[in-house]
Amino acid sequence: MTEELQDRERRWQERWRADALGVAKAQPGRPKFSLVFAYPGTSGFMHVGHMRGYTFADMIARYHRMKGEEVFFPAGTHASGLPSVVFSGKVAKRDPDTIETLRQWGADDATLSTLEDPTHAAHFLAGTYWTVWERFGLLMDRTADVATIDPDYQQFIRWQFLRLQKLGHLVQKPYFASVCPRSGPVSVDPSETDLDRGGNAEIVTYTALPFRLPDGRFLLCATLRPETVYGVTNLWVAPGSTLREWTHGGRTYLATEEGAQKLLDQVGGEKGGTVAASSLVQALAEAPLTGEKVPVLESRLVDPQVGTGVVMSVPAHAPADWVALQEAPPEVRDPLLARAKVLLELPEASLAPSERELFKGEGPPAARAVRSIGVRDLADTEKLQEATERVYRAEHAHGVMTVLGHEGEGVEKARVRVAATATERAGALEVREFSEPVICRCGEKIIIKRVPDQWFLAYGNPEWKSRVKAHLAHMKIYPPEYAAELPGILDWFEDRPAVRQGKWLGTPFPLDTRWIIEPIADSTFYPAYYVVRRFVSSKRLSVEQLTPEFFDRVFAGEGDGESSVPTALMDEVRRDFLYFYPLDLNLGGKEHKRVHFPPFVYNHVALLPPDLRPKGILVYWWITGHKAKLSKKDVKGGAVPSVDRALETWGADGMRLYYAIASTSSQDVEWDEGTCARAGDRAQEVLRLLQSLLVPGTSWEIPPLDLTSHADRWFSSTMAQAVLRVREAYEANDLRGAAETSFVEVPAMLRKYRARGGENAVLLQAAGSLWVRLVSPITPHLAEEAASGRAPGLVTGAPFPKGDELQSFPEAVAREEMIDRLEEDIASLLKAWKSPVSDLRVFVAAKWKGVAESALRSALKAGTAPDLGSVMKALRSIDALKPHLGEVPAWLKLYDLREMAAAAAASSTEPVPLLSPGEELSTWRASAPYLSSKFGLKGVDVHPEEDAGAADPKGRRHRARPGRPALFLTEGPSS
RNA sequence: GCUGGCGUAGCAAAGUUUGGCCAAAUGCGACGGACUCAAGAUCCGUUCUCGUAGGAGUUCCCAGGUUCAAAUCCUGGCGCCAGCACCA
Repeated sequence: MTEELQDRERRWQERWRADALGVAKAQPGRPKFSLVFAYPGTSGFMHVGHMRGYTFADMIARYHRMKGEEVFFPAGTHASGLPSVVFSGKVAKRDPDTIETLRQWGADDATLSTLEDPTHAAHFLAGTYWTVWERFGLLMDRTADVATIDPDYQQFIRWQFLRLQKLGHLVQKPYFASVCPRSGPVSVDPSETDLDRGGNAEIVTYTALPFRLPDGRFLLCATLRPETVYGVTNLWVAPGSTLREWTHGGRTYLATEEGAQKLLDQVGGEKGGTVAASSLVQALAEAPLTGEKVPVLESRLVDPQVGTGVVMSVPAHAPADWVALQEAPPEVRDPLLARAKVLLELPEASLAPSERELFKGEGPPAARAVRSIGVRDLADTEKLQEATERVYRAEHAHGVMTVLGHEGEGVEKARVRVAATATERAGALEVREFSEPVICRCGEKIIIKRVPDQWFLAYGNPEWKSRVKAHLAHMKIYPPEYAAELPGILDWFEDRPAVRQGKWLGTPFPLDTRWIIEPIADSTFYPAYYVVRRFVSSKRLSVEQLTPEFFDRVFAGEGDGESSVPTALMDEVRRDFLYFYPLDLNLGGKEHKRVHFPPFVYNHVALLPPDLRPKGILVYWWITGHKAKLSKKDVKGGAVPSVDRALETWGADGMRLYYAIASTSSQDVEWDEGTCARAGDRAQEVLRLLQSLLVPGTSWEIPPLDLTSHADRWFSSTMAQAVLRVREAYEANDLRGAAETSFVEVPAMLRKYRARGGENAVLLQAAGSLWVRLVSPITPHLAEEAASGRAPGLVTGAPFPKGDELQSFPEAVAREEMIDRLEEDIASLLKAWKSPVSDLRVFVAAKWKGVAESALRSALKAGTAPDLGSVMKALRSIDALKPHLGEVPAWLKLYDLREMAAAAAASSTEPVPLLSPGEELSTWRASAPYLSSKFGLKGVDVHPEEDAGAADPKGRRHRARPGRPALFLTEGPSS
């Protein structure tokens, strides 16, 4: 698209800013609407996918603004945590991609060097976000803009945590954190901002079982299946490996070097001397719980890195142990195999067919699986892996224990019980490990470390949780599927670490400043802070004045407040807060369903009384690349356009319409340039149409119109309905519905009106006045452009139509439906008719049929079952029908009585009002020219059924029903 | 694995909560036509199959079931997507 389009959009954006339309003012007595979107983290540059949710928020805000509400729509940026640190690191390394994009944003060398500082980088990125938002036409209150690393925001967070502590929502307990030995705590997640690889790793918990050696030391075996301790035949160590002593709680244990290190990190204790694993071979170790003595053997099966590097062998249930034993010499193997105990049953009925196949044959489960999968030896790792996983899964899901003391118990339950018993009686320990290696960006291997005094937000606290659940019932949550899902999410919600130690941005924890508040925890109650921030940015409050006492007074209405702030000012801030709160809507992407939204509600519930708690949440889904989340690579690779190119090509309005119309907000939409281009074209078409409707002097007030023609009355009615539908859609945050009605249906109605010969200039102008306001929330620039110079003031500030501006004429709607039905009938006939058709004769139902149909309807309504006998009886009793009783049975066959009865019972609304035969006749006569031109007929003539003079060789006229005339086609060359 | 979501015509997407006016809206694409020097612009029409009378047949992932009636409710299966913990 052209430069002109961009200039035009920019011009309107400047105009809105100049008029401060986005800046909210507390106006007691006037309804308000406060909304936020989950502020973006300052991690990089925005792409077209991000903008979907933000424009949704803007569309909703604009609708409410036009409804006459005082809209508070602030935004900030989330700079806490590692993203900005990583970003500035890329700048420091002069990462080519990053530098290139920064150059496009106009960064010179001097700016680049300042961006090596994470704080500067965060603010710089925030600036680019605002630029993009404004270029997309978002109308927000920038006077409230704040970054989470700003000193005033940090004052606010300090207060929040002191308050949470006072309310008893913070607890201290041990925690196992993922830590890089060099860089400090890191987050292990697939986005891998901190990591080189291993982002998908999960933490698995092993039970470490101590086996007593004759010398009093313990060999520590790590296992994921502690319940199989009852079937241990031997222990495995890696050939040639070295074991390290580790002492803890007065005992000396042996594990590999890596294993001992894990124990040190996670449990404590001390490391001691080394022992060659080979020196233990053939030693007998005493198993915990059972007291059985089992030999230590070497096998290449063991990886010294995994677990404790010592493995217990359960050949009956572990395919790897079974295979490993086969490799041992017969004199070692056979006695051990003889001791391999089967510990559980797999009831045939509970197994899936594939599992039955797996366990076919004889012998212990592990042996069967090895056989049916065809594992050759320990080197056959792929198949061995498969066998292990499948046995593990099947036994976990279906296994029933047969071991003494656990008979009949499910494996899942037995596992937990055995582990607990072993811990209690035999001193078993827990060892945590990643399911795959996790490597830090700095190259170090990430470890799991016990933090003994971690602070948590007590989200698992049942009392707090139940208050949150109770509040959810008062919220409007979109889409409803998420509302249904939320209670389940809360059930699963546990205490969350609230602070961390690391080199990232954030607020020092007020109770212990060695800690920094964790990034999710510092972004839960922030919508409240936007209110205060406006006073800070206008310099009416200083950072030093934002003391806990100040916030207690402003947010909780408690205490005298901060002594350095004038009471009147504090009252003003408090008044603003009470005006703009509660928050009406919080929008966020689907990734927030389990991350941001639950803590958001938790914190509001903790800090505010019921009437100030949030009223709504809207979750939106993403724009995706090829079935995957959009990434920077997609933008780089050209699979998705950059923000600049998108705006150049389709304009802000084109993009906004695309976002709204491409799919429901609660569904991912795969990026498709074609769809986007069509949205842009459609926007242009709507602009053209609007410009043709709106003439100078158009008013927002629609004067009463004198509408007499059918087309006018129909168009007026249908336009009024469209307004109502759009309103309803916006009220339900159904942006797609609103877009569809206002951008697809309304133009279609307009086309139809014009095709019907509609040309009432006053009506068209009124329709334009309404329509331009309907489209304004979605495509605001276009709306302004269309109304510019033709209507008073900005559309953005104009009142949103209510739906009562245009008069509705039910009979005109009914008549139009009647015509549509006739068109369908004619089309259907013509379709089946192969030879040329010249004329159409229309027979309007005889007068008595109208009487009869009314009677029929009421007869069906009164009785439930369509009983032909009683219907006839009712009809017979009507005087007007007496002369036609002979024709009644044939007429009655035209109706599907059963269907009519069901329809009448189901709908409370009156059936379409019947027109009198005279009215019907005139309707058809008036439509005749339209119909003949539409279907290319030479002539269309209309007769009453009673008109004996009209030729009707096939006797079609009897088919006529009120509102649905009989048709007779004449063969002949068409015109 | 656990939790949640989804599966509708060539494609996208309504409809499913509250079974029946559902051969299934709407948009795109395709095809035909009109207008044009020409169109990627606009307008009209067709787009599951059959039909010389306004209708019939077969469809809404698959297989069963409930019902007078199922895209819609129930059971089972298959397939796809997301989240799974400190990452906003």
